[in-house]
Amino acid sequence: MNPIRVRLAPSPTGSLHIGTARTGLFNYLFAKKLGGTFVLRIEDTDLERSEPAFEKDILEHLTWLGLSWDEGPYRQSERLDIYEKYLIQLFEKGDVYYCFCREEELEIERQEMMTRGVAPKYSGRCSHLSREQAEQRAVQGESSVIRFRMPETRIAFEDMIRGKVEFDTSLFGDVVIAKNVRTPLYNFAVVVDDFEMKISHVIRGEDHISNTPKQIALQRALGFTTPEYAHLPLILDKNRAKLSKRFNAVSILEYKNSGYLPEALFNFIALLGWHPSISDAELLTQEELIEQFDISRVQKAGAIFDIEKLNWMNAHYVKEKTPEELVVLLTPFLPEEWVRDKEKLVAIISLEQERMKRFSEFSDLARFFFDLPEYEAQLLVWKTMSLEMAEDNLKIVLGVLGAYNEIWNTSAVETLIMPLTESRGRGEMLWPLRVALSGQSHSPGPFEIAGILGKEDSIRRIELALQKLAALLM
RNA sequence: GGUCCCAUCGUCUAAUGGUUAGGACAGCGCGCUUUCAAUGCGUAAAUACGGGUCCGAUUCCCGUUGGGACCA
Repeated sequence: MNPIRVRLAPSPTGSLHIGTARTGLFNYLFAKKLGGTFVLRIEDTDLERSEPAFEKDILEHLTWLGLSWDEGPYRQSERLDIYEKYLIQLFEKGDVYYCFCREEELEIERQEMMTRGVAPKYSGRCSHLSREQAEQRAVQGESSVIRFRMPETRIAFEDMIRGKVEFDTSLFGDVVIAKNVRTPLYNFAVVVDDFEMKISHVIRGEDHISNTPKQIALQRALGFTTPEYAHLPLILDKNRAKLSKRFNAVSILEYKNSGYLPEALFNFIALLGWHPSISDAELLTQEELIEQFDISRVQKAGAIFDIEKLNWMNAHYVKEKTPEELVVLLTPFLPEEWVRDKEKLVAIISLEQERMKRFSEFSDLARFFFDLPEYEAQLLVWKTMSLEMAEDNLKIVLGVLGAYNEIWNTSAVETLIMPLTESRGRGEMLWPLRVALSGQSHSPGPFEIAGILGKEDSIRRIELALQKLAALLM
């Protein structure tokens, strides 16, 4: 049996797309599960749109996600001799020819065929030109492309996910496979590369399914073997359309920048269109996913990308981190001055850890520790209690805390305050204190906040609250 | 317009001829609780439609409808 070799073949025309990442993920799981080799190939023959910066981005984010490749990256732009060699072969066999038809003429034909209700395809007008004649015109600089004589037949293949898929290739017409001998186009370059790289299984997005019969026809003309195919369902947006840049976050970079963890993205994307057979568990490590992966269980229908579920999953992985790990991960998201007092930051993180779904939310959650927000005095009042009572309770708290001179921490504050709640009521005591310390209607508990703020800052905030109340009571 | 693909709760999915159609996210309710969060418990929610085949269809076949992709 041939060794298992799969590949991911992104074009460096943008930051790593979530769909590309998922295709990569399934290739990766497939290879790891079966002991195969995962090849990375950069399809950069489109010089107009390809940029080295995007290639760098793609490599970087594949690595960030944990999708390590075993071979490559190969670059199509560095393999032009190889394509040329096979193209010449095709010329010699008479399977390709130069076409000099102009874009405008082709467009008119297309329109005409469509109004007739026929599948638009090339008429084959240039296919009868003699090779010598055509080559001469091409050499003289007349603009041309290279077309492949598509056999008129039916081509079927067995898709690992969908089963038998069949196309009538006579509907395709003679497709353009290269702009010239040094500029191969997608379908041709892929066929050559997959063969040269001994790819055994082509796992790619469903959007390529109609390219497959064209590629098989090309493989036959070149005497290549045909690999196994699996066409993955697409990732859809809320409107069930292919995820588009205009309305959605589509690059892994954007998810990274909003503070998603790679393990959460990995887990989430793996389950988008696939489900293990052995249990309903959904929180799975990379090792478990590899262990349980089975490509024949991949869903046929497209899957909507549900950010809410990703949020839940990310929150789970955030909770699993230690505060020390989170300091490192959060640092890029924080103002510089917050990072100075690491001990304080660790304490804040361990408090806010369970409240954040993404790292980008953390600074809003934690800001009040550094800057007390503006708030209305009325916020200090719990439910129906009176202003006076809120004032009284805060004065008592202030007295107790002010007189305390031992070691200041969360449990010390709790020990001091909790007894007071028995006679004066929990809500009545704790709500005003918590608001005084946080300046917010929602926050962690008052003891935890006071523990982190320290005595001096806590006292100052309580005094400020009392001033607000006094102003209101006057 | 042509070709191809697809169709289970709002969403991701399980169940490949026999289940009260299961789980998860989101929603809602309750508990814990000063608030938020976390957490526990509970609740609502689906086999697109119509024909077959079969003792029996979510499951197999055909059609309809709907969605999507590709070619331009």
